[in-house]
Amino acid sequence: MQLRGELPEGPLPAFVIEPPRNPAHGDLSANVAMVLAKTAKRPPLQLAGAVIEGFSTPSFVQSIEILPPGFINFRLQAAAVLDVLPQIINAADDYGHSTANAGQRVQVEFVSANPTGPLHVGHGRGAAYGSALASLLRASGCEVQTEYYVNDAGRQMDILALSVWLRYLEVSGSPQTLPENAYRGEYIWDIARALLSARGAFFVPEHLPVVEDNPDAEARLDAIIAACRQSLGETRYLELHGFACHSILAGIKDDLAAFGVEFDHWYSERSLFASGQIKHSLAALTAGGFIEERAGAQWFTSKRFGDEKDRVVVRENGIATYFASDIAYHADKYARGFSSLINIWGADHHGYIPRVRAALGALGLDANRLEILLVQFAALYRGGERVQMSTRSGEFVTLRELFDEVGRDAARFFYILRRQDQHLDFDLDLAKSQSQDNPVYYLQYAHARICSVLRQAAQQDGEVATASAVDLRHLLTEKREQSLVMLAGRFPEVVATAAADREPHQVANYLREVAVEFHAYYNAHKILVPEQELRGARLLLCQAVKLVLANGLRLLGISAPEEM
RNA sequence: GCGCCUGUAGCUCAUCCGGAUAGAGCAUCGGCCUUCUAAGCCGAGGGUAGCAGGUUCGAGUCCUGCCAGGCGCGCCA
Repeated sequence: MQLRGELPEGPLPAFVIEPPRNPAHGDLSANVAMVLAKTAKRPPLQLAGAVIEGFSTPSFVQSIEILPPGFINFRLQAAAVLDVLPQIINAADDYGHSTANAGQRVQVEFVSANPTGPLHVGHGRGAAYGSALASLLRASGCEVQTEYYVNDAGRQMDILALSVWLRYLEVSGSPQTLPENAYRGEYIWDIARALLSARGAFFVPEHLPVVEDNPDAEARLDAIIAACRQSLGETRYLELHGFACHSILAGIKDDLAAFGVEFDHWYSERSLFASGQIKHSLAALTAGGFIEERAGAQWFTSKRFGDEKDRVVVRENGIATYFASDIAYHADKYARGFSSLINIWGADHHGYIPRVRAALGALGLDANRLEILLVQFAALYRGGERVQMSTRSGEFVTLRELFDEVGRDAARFFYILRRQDQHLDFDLDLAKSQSQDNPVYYLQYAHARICSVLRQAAQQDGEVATASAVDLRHLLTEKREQSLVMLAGRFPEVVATAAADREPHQVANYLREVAVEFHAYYNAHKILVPEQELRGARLLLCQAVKLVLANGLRLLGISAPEEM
């Protein structure tokens, strides 16, 4: 519809109501954009009579002003808006939480890196993003389980076992040449030494393997692995494999815990083999006529489900591919009864999506219940040059190195402040040298400042006025106060929207806005004024802002210090 | 070549999924601590939102083409 300087006759159609884009523009006026209901994704906000139900609390229109070419400014009656303050304070730690998604059981799978080396800064983004998203979903009323899928099977793990073994032989006094394409990181030495001190010479074989040279480095590596298995025997090899895997995994768990990322569940790929689930899934696909044998290998005919091409599930040598594991893994997820599944993958896995969805379709599972979110790569720069990160070569910067250097809060905020589907340039030198300028301190400082004021008020007054003890309507009349109230009142909506959009960065940006408004207010007006009523009202405002900051930061996995 | 993600201030990024004069931080310059934490505030400069069309009352946002970058296209994981 169009608006040409005057309101249309009759009842108004649906509007989208927006808080002031720039709070400085005008107290409690808000924008009404003339948009048809179908264009609004959020529940259409109705302008019914003079009552607007667009904000977290119903507000009353005080006056309406038509502004061509399609805007209306209207003033909201302050009293209704100011009701938000007691609501915030009474809700306390639950402010921002809702029960909108009650009954929803959501699983969020993220990080899920191969246990072939420590987590590096690239994984940090997925870790920070995934854990923040899980928190947001919980705040939105979902029952959330977080899961780490451990790729502890397959060739990469064999290469890891071999790498550890060769280093182990070296520290046992039998120097070996580590192939160029084996894992070369320093941490391999640590595991080798740990293995030596734990099991002595148990893994020194009777005869060292001899491997023919092969121009294909990867084929040669496979030959060395085969020789390693043979000279050790399967029992010893499996123990070696397990030791290497558990060492790496323990480090990953430690790093994640130190980064404030907790997983409810760790799911082993190897367990899929042990339980026969891979065979079972493949049998189901075969029974459905979705498996074809070509040149000795078994192919899943994913092309008929829209994938680019068919995919191998069992190789000519009889070994199941990673994809076969993934089919069984997803079938198991579905069987566990979640109402929706969220996978957070690195962007390099995007080509993988169609085949996974194809497999779900073939198994008769509803692919719409699976949501795959891609986290774009974080390109790392050091000394102005791009650092190529490779776990095999050992050239990478670990996640732990990052947060040991710049701090956990700063590192998490750095990751979360950006949209996850946006490329991210990570300048390590800048991150370190400017760690004092990290925007997270700006938020935390606002929180600490409020705490300081509240402490002094408690010292002087004994107790802070309760929500109902003061008449906010006549006391909080400053523009900045009303802007703050408006902002604080938006918190539940921001949390809900960020969760629905799967965009935790919206919360980070919102909190920054809150901090901006608070710092400006703090500098412009004294809070602990002599007038008792005004002082009480302003303290209530401070309490509310403090709650918003603390709750928001907690959702993002960032601490809210009481003093700095 | 095909597919996915992008292109916004010198740099790093927002812009609440189509609305008002596109905003922050860093960097540069100028102010503000005898008064609640100066890790802060106030102000200045800095923009053809890659380019060109299209849809719309209205486009950084949606569509098309071109240009540029990242990633992916294996009987690897």
